[in-house]
Amino acid sequence: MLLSKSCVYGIRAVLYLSVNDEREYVPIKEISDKMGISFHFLTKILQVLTNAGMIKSMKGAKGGVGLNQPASSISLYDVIRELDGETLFEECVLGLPGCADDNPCSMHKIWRVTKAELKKELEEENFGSLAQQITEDEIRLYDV
Amino acid sequence: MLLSKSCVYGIRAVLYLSVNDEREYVPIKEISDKMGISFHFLTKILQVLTNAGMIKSMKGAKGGVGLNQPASSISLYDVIRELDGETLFEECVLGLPGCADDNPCSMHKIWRVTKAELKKELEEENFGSLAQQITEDEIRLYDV
DNA sequence: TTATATTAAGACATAAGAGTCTTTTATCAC
DNA sequence: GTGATAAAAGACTCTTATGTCTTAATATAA
Ligand code: FES
Ligand code: FES
Repeated sequence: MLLSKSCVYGIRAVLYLSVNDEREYVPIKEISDKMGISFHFLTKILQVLTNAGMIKSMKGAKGGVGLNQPASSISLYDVIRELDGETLFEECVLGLPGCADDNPCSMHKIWRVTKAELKKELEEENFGSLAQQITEDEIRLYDV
Repeated sequence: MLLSKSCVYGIRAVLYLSVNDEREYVPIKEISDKMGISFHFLTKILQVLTNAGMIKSMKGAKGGVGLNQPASSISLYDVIRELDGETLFEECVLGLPGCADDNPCSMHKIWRVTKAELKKELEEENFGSLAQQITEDEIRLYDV
């Protein structure tokens, strides 16, 4: 697996919030219902993003969660870093200590290029652009 | 994590066998000791590769495991496919059902290119070449 | 102020991955 | 044949990821 389930759910939830950016707060229950994700599990995941300042939350009626920054300023990499950390992009893929061009393992040559490209694209792709593509039906957000 | 621990250990063990290709059988204990991997765990992993025909094994004194094909004919992708399957390269990275260019998710555009390149390189990199680089001290096999 | 809606927090449960241990089976050396 | 060596097989444990449930805290609305 490239990404953990938590991370995937987190990305999809932030996508949902980006698409619904005109609403200040969206109940987590609404997101979990539409996505078919466990409500309590998603709640815990979104708490991490709330603590990171990426999204904001409010309790009570009319409460929920919402983006705390412009969707266009949040990258896919931002969410991945919060939920899965950066080990995918920093540690040796064969589990050897340290990963550097002058201390390579058998997969280093392949993975160093791939991961650098992947990281760059994840950093450049923002949720504003993705939300627009979802709204315009160019990409999907749900299982349909 | 890109690869499971089983997969990483499997790759490293096949690397060891490739470097020691002149020996018909190498005891698993020797590999696990040198690599600092649990002997019984590695045994189970190598059984998968044995059943797949990639390596051969023999019980008893002078027994062990050894490559069942020329090292140059085994690719990194071969080992990954046996131990981790192909879900990394086939399934939607956001967990949506199906993954196709005409049915993309928000990460499809980024990941489809990355994964295709990665897969190609993993298929092209063979253990003969890697063993030679290890022998020539260009890449490392152990934690040192 | 009371009822309702909603997140926060944390205990608890389940499943899968990772790792250990024991017993069985096969091969070699003597 | 007997004893030593080593893989095969499978039961078992430990850890982590995933998922569920309950209670508390807080905000709104009537
Ligand atoms: S040293 Fe292994 S991935 Fe860089
Ligand atoms: S549809 Fe999600 S990765 Fe292709």
